[in-house]
Amino acid sequence: MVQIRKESVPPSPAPSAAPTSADVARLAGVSRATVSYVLNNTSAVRISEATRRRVHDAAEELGYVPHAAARSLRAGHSRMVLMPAPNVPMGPLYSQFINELQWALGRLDYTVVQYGSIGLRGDEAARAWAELRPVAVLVPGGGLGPQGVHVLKRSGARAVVTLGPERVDGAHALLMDHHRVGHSAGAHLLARGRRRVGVVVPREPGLEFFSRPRLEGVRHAARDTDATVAELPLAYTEEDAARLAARWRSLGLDAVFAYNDEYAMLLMRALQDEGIAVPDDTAVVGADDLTLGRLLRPRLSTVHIDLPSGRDLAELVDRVVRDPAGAPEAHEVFGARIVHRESS
Amino acid sequence: MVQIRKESVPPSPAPSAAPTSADVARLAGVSRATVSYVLNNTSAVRISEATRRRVHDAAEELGYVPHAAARSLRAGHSRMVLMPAPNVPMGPLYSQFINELQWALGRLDYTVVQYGSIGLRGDEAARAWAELRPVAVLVPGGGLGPQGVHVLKRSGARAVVTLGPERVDGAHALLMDHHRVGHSAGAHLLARGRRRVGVVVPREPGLEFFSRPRLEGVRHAARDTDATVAELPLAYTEEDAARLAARWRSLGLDAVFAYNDEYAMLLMRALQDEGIAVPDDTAVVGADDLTLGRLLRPRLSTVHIDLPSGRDLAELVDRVVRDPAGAPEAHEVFGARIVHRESS
DNA sequence: TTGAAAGCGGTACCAG
DNA sequence: CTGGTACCGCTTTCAA
Repeated sequence: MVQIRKESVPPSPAPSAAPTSADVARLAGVSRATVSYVLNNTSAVRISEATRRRVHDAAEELGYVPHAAARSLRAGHSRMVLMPAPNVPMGPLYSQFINELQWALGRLDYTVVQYGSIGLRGDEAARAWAELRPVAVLVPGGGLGPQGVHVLKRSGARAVVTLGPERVDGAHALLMDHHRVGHSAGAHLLARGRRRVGVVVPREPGLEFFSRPRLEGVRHAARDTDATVAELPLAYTEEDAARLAARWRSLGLDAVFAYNDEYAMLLMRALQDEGIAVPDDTAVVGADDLTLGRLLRPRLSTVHIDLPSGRDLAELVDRVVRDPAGAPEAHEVFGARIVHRESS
Repeated sequence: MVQIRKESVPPSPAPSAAPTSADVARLAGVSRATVSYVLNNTSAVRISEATRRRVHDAAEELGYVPHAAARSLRAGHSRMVLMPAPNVPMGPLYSQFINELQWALGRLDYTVVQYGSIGLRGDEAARAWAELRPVAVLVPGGGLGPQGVHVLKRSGARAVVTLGPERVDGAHALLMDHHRVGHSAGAHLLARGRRRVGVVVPREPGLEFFSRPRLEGVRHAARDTDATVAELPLAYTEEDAARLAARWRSLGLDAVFAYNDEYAMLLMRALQDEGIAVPDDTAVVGADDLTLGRLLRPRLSTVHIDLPSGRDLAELVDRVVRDPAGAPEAHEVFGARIVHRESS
């Protein structure tokens, strides 16, 4: 069968669609291959300086932008690192961490993409992520199961790293030990003689993966002592805090671990407005060591979490991508320690 | 030329690469076309129930996940809405807005992707985004020029929407009138009899697009009055705030607009520690109307910004995507109004 | 030094 | 109702 191929009879240039490398080739009077060589600085092939210029000029003139999908389809891989976008407002601590990480991965020539998967949960989300064929997936918080990890690996992800409270089969896990966060706070309060400890649990959905283990950590610290631990649901609104403060005396608590610094601030203010002295009547401890904790009076005691630096995490990702079998399922645990100020 | 085509002699299945639709077809004993029809529920074609099941089962068994790049390459378009990921920690106000927007766009069947472009600026970034061939691009903050808009449109973006202080040629602009934010604060302070107004300008890079117009807004409010306006660079650290507070009396200011509520809190605390009374000696006004402002004593006066709701913005994007010529360069301006509490 | 062509994984037209 | 196949834009041998 004789067939007229596009290479032999190029069609006339499309009116105003996105210019392709073929358009550049036509304008420069060379072949598509040459265009590719020039624009990618392919070292395995030598192109005359004159041709290079013609190609560059043509690309410039047309405003040529390569098509990432076509490129990675052909290449069989991409340099995309995918992270699910958090579906719950994360504090400044986390935001800054993400920025650092993006910067560090950018330096290693990866492209970081935060994918908004809202409404999908667990393995549904994993399938959606897999469609993009990322070279690595970085999942903060819980919610990804071994199934999901499998789907991602099968679809070409060379590194799947979770950053959360629990390890997941098949993934590299960076354990943020929220249990330990709670434990540090609990142990601190007990050591200072408190015996009836409240633990704030945010009512906002999506935070359970952090708040549950924090609560359990406090419970664990109180085990085998005469101390008691009470769970205190609290929404992040002034009204709910005021409601809780209003019945505070009836609760008979002498200390509270407030989930994090923001909830701690909210609750501490409500307690003070209710005439409850901090720390004399009730000790308050937060977590995350935000700047705002130092701005309160009394200054807020908090649990400082040693997050991995963005650079370190970027290097881990890179290492795993380059040699996925290298250190399978290595997991590091990041520390948490109490920072004692004035509120406890 | 006689040629053995892949269709006639399928190779044996790859060992453990990602399964393709061809693999599914082989296992189900049908053609790739049929697989495509079944998995996409193509209505223009009727497939027997038996075949459907075979295809679905095969896909399930292999853990088949379609390849987004291949699909959109063929289709010539995608449903990806791209937003640059902020390279500076944004407050909870913005985070929540993003979440709402993602949710709303998700409901309209778009895929939202936050692209981490750090180190690239202006039109460089636009080129990087264009490589992904998004159907729409949503750019908060300034930094995108008409050049960039052109590149994006040329590469197939049907909607380019900016959300920032100034309008950009060729893009739909949602103007957040930071000038007006500053103006509200300034007018309020002057109305309350203040005459020497300081304006905090964050030292942190990346915030100029917001802080500049806010400063100008205050200046504008003071024009044609006997009031003076002083620019106060401030880093978001306790130390820098303390330094500024230490020389406060020498500045002779009786009011300050602190850029936003977080900087306001930082500065107010430093002033109080220095023995400067708020609002008696110095009035303080923030912006963004964060919850934390109500938790301070005195309660923080602030400028409330009326952000568009995520649903509204999603609908705008959708409308423009469906009819790019519909309402070219429409731009809405979102309001800002003072919320007077106790600090001013 | 440059060009022709194969093919990455899907989709959709056209035949049968 | 199902199969064959051209093609989206790009990279990369292989030949000339």
